[in-house]
Amino acid sequence: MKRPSKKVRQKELVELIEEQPFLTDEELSKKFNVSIQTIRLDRLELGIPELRQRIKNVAKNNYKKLRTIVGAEIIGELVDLNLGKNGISILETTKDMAFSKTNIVRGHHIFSQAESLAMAVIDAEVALTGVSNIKYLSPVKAGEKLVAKAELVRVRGNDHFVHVRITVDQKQVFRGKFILVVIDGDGGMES
Amino acid sequence: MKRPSKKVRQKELVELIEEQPFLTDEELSKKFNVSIQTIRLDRLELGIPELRQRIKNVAKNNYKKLRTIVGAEIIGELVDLNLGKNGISILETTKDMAFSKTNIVRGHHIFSQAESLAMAVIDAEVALTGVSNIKYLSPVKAGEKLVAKAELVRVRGNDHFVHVRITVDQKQVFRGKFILVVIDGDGGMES
DNA sequence: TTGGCTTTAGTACCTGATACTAAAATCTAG
DNA sequence: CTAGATTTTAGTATCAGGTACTAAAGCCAA
Repeated sequence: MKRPSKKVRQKELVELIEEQPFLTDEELSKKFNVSIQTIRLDRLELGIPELRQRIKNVAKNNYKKLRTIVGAEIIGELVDLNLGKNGISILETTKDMAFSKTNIVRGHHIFSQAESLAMAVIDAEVALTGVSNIKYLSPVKAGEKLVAKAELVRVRGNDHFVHVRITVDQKQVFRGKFILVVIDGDGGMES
Repeated sequence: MKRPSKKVRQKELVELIEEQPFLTDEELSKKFNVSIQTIRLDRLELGIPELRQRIKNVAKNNYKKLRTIVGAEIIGELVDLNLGKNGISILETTKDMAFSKTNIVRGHHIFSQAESLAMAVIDAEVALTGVSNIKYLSPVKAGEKLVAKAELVRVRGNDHFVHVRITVDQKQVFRGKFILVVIDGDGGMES
């Protein structure tokens, strides 16, 4: 194997570690057919942390990401909220959320932002979506910032009617009408 | 600090590491006010791996989980598919997906299963949800197994009408009507 | 050939462990 | 109270996967 230049090797090193962060210096040195010291020097120059640190980063980032994706009270970031009236949330879309071919964000991410915001607006401990009528008006590309605005328009008993509009750069991409049902622990009215 | 019995300590050790998997033996020994060796013996008895292994586990598990949650083609497991006709997927719900107070699964997880299955049924490279009309008929508790059945009922140009029903133990908990729009790369009809 | 960049080599040291031996401390039953 | 068992502490050797540092080659080009 002929060895390519330092620049080429370092570029490939960055990419390789990006893809497979669990490789030791020793394994890397074999892949590039250079000594361990060379790999260490490269990492030093490129600011790539050691294996254990990389593993720790993967662990912590994904841990955090998982919390905010599956466990979060609300999908996106809540930037304004008037309980019982309206609310605004912002979601930064990423490549992960999109079809790799077209880079178009999967619909359920948009829905999730809308529904969770709608729930946040309701002035009650726990709400549950009963019905929703939604329309995606225009595809969203990964990287675009979704701004969701929710408004409580009507309350009938335990049913709460919430409208949500999502825009990207002022352009509307989604609208949804949700009927949220508040679950009464007591089984009756309060106050 | 008075030291409790071995059994109590070991029980608490298991719980602590479950909650905070990033603690070294040394930190653990301080928390329990025993020597490092005691912690090591405890870990050995309890089959708890060392810190680095634990970190690696967290990294790998969450990495995998993230892929299957945010990056997955389909939410849940596809168990049957007749392209252009119908399909079935199964989603095992977990506590993560639910409100901690009530243990009721957040609606968007159910929606995501339905929508992604609906898309899978369409016989096209990329589909995009245009409209959907959905209803949650009954709350789903964490741990319940959701069985989704999707059926393509009509095609009109690029619009595909898909109905999805989700059941738990034969009982219907969700129904949704989706209009999926197939994106034409060519901009025209094919064949 | 000389200077400069790149690569290799080697040593000392670090952390967070394992594996093992031995002794001290504590508890418990007779 | 005391012997025996259990539990805990202590210490040493070893390991992986590094850091930090020094020194020496190897190579390329003017």
